[in-house]
Formats: sequence, structure tokens, C-alpha cells
Amino acid sequence: MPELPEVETMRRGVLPIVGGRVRDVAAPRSRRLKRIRIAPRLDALRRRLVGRRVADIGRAGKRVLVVFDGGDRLALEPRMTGLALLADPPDEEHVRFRLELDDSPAGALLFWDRRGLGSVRLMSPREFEAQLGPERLGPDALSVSAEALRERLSHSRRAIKVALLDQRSLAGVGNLYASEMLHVAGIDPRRPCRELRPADWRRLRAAMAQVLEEAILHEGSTLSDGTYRNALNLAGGYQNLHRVYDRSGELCRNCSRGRIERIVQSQRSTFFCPRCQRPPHRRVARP
DNA sequence: CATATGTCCTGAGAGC
DNA sequence: TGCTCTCAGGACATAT
Repeated sequence: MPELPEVETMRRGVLPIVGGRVRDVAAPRSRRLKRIRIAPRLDALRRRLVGRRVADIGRAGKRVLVVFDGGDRLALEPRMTGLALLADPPDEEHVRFRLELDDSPAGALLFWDRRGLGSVRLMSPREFEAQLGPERLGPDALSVSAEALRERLSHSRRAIKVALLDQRSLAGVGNLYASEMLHVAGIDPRRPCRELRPADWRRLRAAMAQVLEEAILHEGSTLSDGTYRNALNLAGGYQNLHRVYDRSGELCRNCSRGRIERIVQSQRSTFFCPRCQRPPHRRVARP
């Protein structure tokens, strides 16, 4: 489930192809598996990309962007099980797309995706603006200010955990890191955004930066299914530092007394410590 | 307008 | 053992 830290790790891992020139593109077919979304069609993609140089590797929320000279961008969207790889893939069957390169230390950039919910899309600058511009994608969670965070979310009636997953409001946070950052901030995931106070937003912003930066340092989280890998097909290490995610019934690593609970919000699992993430005391009205 | 729900997809694991 | 069922949750389309 690549979220911001995993996708940022992919981005950094793919940086060696900057300067490379596209020799060809390929979308290997597996008889057994459905085809992932690739746009435009492969022949059009080939026409537009062969001969182009890779100018940069960027990131838009949870997508890796291969930026070509001329400004077109190839957006690799991993969704649940997608990987951007320079090394040999976990298996050949699930390789969905190849960008073959000259003048690059890596011969090819691969998009591998076991479940096939991901996509590969080439966008002109106009298309990029329409599909992944500020109208569609909120400020990046790694750099958002406390003020912008509050401005984007504080009017919502939704529970804070649910709102954090809305990519239009804030880009990059997914199910796992939403639980983790709310635990560090000491905020109950069920609290409606409108009831959070300025101090809560400041703590949340600090916890967000702390958790995401720490996770990037450890190259993301490889969960028990082992799917997520960096660009060299190596597992991440942040799963060993999870405070609440997938730790139901275990002791809280902060207070050592609460037991982590699992609840369901918007059909997704949320994990929290009922001791460390209590609802706030009501302010007592003075006479 | 904001928010909620259904859908896609594959493989792992549970239960019988 | 092998079958069926459920679940995981990204983003988007559709419904309320």
C-alpha cells in the first residue's frame, strides 16, 4: 500500500535514470492477468516517448512522475501493489510496463503490479494540470504548514482520520500513516475535524512531518505480505517501528499500559491507543 | 456543495 | 486436500 514515504522512496530510487534517453516502451502481456490502465495506448506512447530524455523524477501525492524534456510527464500510480523498479522484479508475470533506456546506468524502468489496480499515464503539461494540479490534489503532506492544514480540513464534519485520507484536501497520507501520525499527535481518530483546536492542528502537523520523514529514512513499510519494495527490490524497515498499525491487542509503545484497538472508519481499519488518544476535556463554562 | 458508498483487482489465509 | 469465502485499501464513479 504505497503511501507518501514509499512513493518518495521509489522516486529517490529511480533518480539514476535522469539523463537517460527512451529507446522503447513495452507492456508485456500475461494471458492470466487483466491489463492495467495504460494511457494513451502503447503505440501512441511509443511515438511520443522514443528519443526523449528523462529530465527529472518527481512525485505527485502517491504517484511517481517521470518528467521528460519538453514537459510531458509519465505518472506511475502504484495504488495497492505497484512498484517502480530499476532492479529485477519479484517475478516476471506481474511486470506491466517497461521504459527501456539508453545512456542510463539502469537499462530500464519497470512498473510491476501484482493486483493490477495501478496505472501508467502520460500527461502533457495541460493534462497534468487538469488531472494532478492543485484543483485535484491538495498540498503535499511532507511540506504543508500547520495553517494550510487547518484551513483545508478544519471545516469538515468528518472524523479526522477519514479526512486525512482525502487527497483533494491533503496529498500523500494513506491508511497506515494516518493512524500512525494521529497516535504521535495524541488525537482520537474519531474526533470531528471541526472540534479540533489550534493546538491540535499544530501537534498534528508536527507529528505528520515526524512520522513521514522517519518513514522515508527507513525506506517505507513492507507489511507482512512482503509486497512493497524499493527501486532495487529491497524491503523497507519502517514496519518495525509502527506504533499502532496492525498492532491490535498489543501494548502501546508510548504509555506501555493501553492496548491498541482496531476500529473501522469508512470501511477502513483504524488503529489507536485509547489511553494516549482520548477525546479532549470539555471546557467548563464560567459563570 | 459535502459526504458516503460501490467498484476494480489478485493472492493470502480462514474455515470446513 | 481442495474448495469457497473474506479481506486488504489505493482512487474514482456514482449516489445521497
